[in-house]
Amino acid sequence: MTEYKHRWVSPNFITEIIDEDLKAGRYPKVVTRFPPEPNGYAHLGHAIASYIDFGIAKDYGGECRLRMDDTNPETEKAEYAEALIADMRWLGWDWGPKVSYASDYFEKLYAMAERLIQKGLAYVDSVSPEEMARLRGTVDQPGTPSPYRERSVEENLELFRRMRAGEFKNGEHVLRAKIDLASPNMKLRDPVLYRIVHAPHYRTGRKWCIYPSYDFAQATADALDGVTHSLCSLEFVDNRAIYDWLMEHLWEEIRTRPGDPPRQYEFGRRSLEYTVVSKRKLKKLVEGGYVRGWDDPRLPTLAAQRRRGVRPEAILRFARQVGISRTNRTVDIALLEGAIRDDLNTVAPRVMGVLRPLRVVLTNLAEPRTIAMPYWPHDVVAESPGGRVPLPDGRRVQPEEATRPRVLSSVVYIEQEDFALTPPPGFKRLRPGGQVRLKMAGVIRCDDYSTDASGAVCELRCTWLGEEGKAAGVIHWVSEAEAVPAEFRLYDRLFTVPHPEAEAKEHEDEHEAEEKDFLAFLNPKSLEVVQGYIEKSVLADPPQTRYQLERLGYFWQDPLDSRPEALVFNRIVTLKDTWSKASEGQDERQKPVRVAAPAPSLAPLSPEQQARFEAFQAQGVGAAEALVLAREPRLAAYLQEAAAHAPLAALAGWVVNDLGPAIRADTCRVSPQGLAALVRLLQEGQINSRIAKDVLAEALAEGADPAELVARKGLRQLSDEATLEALLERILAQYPEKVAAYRAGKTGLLGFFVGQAMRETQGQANPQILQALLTRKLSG
RNA sequence: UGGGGCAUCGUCUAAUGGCAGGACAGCGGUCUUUGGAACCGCCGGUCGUGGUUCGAGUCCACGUGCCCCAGCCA
Repeated sequence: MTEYKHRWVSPNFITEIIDEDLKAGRYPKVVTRFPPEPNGYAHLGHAIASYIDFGIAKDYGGECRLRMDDTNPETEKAEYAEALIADMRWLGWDWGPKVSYASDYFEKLYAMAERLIQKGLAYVDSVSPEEMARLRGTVDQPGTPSPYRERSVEENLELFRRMRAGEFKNGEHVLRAKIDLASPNMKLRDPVLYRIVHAPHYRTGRKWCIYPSYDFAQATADALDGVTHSLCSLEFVDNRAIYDWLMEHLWEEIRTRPGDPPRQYEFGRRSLEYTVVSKRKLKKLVEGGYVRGWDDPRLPTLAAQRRRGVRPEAILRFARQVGISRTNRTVDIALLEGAIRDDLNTVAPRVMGVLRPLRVVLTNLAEPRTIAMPYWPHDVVAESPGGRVPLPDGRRVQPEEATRPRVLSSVVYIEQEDFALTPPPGFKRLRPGGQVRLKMAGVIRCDDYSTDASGAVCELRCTWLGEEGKAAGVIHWVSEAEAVPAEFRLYDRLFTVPHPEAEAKEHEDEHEAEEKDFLAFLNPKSLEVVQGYIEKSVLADPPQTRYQLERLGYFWQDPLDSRPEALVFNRIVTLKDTWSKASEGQDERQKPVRVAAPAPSLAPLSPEQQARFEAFQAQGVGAAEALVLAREPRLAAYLQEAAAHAPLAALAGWVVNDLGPAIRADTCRVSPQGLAALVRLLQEGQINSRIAKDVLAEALAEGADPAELVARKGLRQLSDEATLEALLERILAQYPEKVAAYRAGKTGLLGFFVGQAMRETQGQANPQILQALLTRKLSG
């Protein structure tokens, strides 16, 4: 009985941790936060990150704060903060009564910095930036202490206060955490906590001339916001050590809620094919005039997507499908497009427009005909809740009332590509002498056509056959009597290649001189503007109505440029088009060619290692284990000790495979004697290897004696055939369809049956016997 | 190069050591007054090599590949 529970974010490595935390009572409730820096506009990457932060909070009935991470006055602006907030609101997130700002906490943060100084955990450094970089060392060279590292608490305090008072220029001093200059983690080499920046802040003005660094502000603001689970992207993994260090020293002073300090967890970033999101590149596109502004519908900014006509529901749907993992990924653009179509399919009324008009004269149509044309196709009507269906103005009516009048007059426009002089095979539209159906308006036959000076077809003369005629295809149309001219902006992917940045990098390496960058892969056809017609009914609708122009795609009026007397429509997304794909070449996705991996090259063994290797093998240890043991004296020593109480060959695998990591890390809490006792039980057949494995893992975690655990839990291998047979009978009877599938050839199910039996016996059944019994029963 | 992170269909994502599943894309079909939608089917994957185990995507070892860290950016 798996009850379906709606979740915003499907279970993942973070929710697993949250489940555990909640079970252990570490936090009263889940609080997350979404902390954008107001130095640019939100894009799809922000949307996905915010989805994780807000979605997880919703799933746990918790809260998610929206916090402006505004600690760098030189790059941040109120305009960005406002836009970010508007975008988050647009997505529908709820962050409670107020937005949180790191800058609101500056006073408290400053106090915390002083506390650190008082504890001797932070100092004012006064070397130049270049000198500091030099002293930090490199990835393989430890850093060296600055001459100012051992200043007294008093001196540090005084200097820091003078920093705040504005007595120094930019760069003269910084406040640093005193952690570890030799740490292999570069982030721990005395990270900067505060720096001097004489620049007005968009919120605090000139009140401050020192500003906290990311690491310091993030951790302390999380604590002040009552955050429990601080989620961020993977590049901050190394920074977690600073976060934990700060919590260790500051939590008790800064806490605003009961429970454990917050912890940071990282997830992989998501990028999108055929686009770029880095601020620098976006800026280059906008300022270089390659797009028409930050909200150019080809951009991945939320402002752009909104202007394009994408609904927040579609973005959310997309984010949900993209999911979360601990790997950076580039998502197939089809996923976004699919989410947009899915969202719009049931909400966009169908109307008709013609992008590239071809004039058609219906030679025999004496009188215009009026048609009540439905806004919705049969399937949307059928699935509509309550049997009612919306009008463009939002009113819900009976399906037969959801229509608007259309007129068919003697001159109509059809799409140029719906007529072909020499049609390709499979063409279901109009051709000379052929017939096609005008949707809801009868069949026409093409009797004649004229061409212009260039030889292009410019007019068709057709006979209207009404319902008498037959036609394979149905096309859309707009008649002259009801046609309103409109501009259509047809957007396509901004780049010609799915990974413009990676491509640019590759080319860079090949011919450095050319300095190719991502701009070289701009799609020249990413925007096509055409002048066509749309049926006049749209003039009566709310201007923000999203339509499906039948057979063309989803459109809406450009919110900035469209006016009733000069309509401008943006194409939000095309319809799926299996026809053009079939007739053109499809974009071939190549399977990556897997290069045969080179044979593993092992470091050669020293003579001593070689000797040990051979000695272990001689005692019956397998080659793979012997190799590990030969190289790692600690494991070998452990094994030797255990071998005093049980056969060495039987112990080797356990030492290497199960205890190896713990022994190496020096956290092994199972004694060699303890292991030996367990292995003896196994050898005597008292327990099976499954029990041994489970018990050993538990003993390792709890520091217990494994054999004692076996006794305490009363674990024993179950080898009695009659009992096991009865058990299997029951299981097989329970899954008749699986039995049938097995007999039909799905032999992988053997494992399933064994697994069921093992589960029912808490791992105590003898799997070898089970397997033998099963094979016999199932073949019979 | 020291440290850290990661690796499952073309793409994204699942699988207490026990049926490698779903979604998108693609292909084929049914249906359709949208070459749309819906429905059905097909195609297709555990980075490599060894090992442990009755059984490995999962555990162990050794490789390979990609990403992050040497800002007073975040």
